[in-house]
Amino acid sequence: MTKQNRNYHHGNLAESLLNAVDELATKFGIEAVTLRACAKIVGVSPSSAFRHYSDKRALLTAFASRALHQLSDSLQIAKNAAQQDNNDEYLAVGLAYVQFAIDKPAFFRAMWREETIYIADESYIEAADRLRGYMQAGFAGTLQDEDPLSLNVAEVLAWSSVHGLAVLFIEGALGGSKSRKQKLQLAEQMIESMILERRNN
Amino acid sequence: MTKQNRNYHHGNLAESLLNAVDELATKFGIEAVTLRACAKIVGVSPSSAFRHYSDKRALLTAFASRALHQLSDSLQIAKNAAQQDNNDEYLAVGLAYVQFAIDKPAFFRAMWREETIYIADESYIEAADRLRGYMQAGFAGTLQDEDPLSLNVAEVLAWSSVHGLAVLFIEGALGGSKSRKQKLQLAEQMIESMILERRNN
DNA sequence: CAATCAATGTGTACGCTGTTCACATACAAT
DNA sequence: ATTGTATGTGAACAGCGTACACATTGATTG
Repeated sequence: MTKQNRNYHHGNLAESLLNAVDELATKFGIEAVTLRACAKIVGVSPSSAFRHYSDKRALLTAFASRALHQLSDSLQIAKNAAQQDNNDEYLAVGLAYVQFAIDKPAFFRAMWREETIYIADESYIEAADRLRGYMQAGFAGTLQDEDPLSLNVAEVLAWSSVHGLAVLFIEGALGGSKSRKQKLQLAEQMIESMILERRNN
Repeated sequence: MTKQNRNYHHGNLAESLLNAVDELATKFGIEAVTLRACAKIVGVSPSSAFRHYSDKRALLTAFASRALHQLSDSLQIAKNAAQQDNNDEYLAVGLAYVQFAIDKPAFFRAMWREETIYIADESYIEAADRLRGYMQAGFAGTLQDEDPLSLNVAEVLAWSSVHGLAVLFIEGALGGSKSRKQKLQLAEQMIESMILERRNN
């Protein structure tokens, strides 16, 4: 946005590169993201990226953190809406999770790739912890946890099932012939069958 | 194995290349698999790979199919053992699923990657269908399906949760501090909580 | 205001990658 | 023996991530 055309010294390269990753990932998928292509989009030489990221991997890590926060934001919004409308929070959060994966598969893939990012990176861990929080916050009020960020069995089942469904959808293992709407309906049914269990037990 | 040292004409290049992928993926992860490195392992020129696979992507697709069959084999074995010992079949199959992912993460990652393989490939589809079959076969006897290969809600929940847990484990999102044993225990608890639900409803 | 310094971007170069294509070799069929 | 087809080779290409010496700038200091 605030583009400073002073030839040298871009002024906001670090974030602009992330935007470039965003653009390429959205258009062509995460695998197609290239340092040189990002630099070209930003209008800067390829080597300049190394002033802000030690590695391509570091750039992808930063992008993963950003994507994690975007997902967390979506979950937060869904949760708030559910509270206002007096709907089940976990259904809302779980659905938002699957929806994010379906609508932004490249982003979703970018978040979890032990082999291509630095999972020990501080801000990545922070972003992942925030998401973890939301995935159990959906259960807030029904389950109390001794240690926040340590998930109990019901929470593990909740997160795993929603995450697994998202992955199976976007990698084509499940629902290949289904429309977006049908996929979300299936997700809803699956989540509701879990909520039912929670109420019955 | 049956190595024919006639300099030219390797005799079994297609499969030998798959073995090379296997070796590299096991040692260094799927992302480190390189056509040239595979060729070097097999002792053949890089370009010869193209006589058997149109693409690197085609090679990875073949490898993914192979990995799917390996997983299916593991599930089959676990299921048979459970039948003999009169244990719950789904627990056994689900546990074997997670165990495979933990023990062979690179293989597990290789199976499901829409962006790097040809998911429309015939033998890949066949291998994926076989796996799909096993993931619902665990429920055989408790649930009857009209259309084989079309999963009902309970089956979707079953597969999704097990798959999701496997992914969250190997990508470091869950159980980062847990040992292999502890992870499998958590998997067992999660699966059992589902089985409980199935019995109660 | 001038001089200095750290931060940031450039250009060139390196080895590695996937892929192509003319060519070489071997096996199978005639 | 000859021919044809399948299979492996070698050289070449563009594109990749990355390193490094260098250029340019904005901020800091005297």
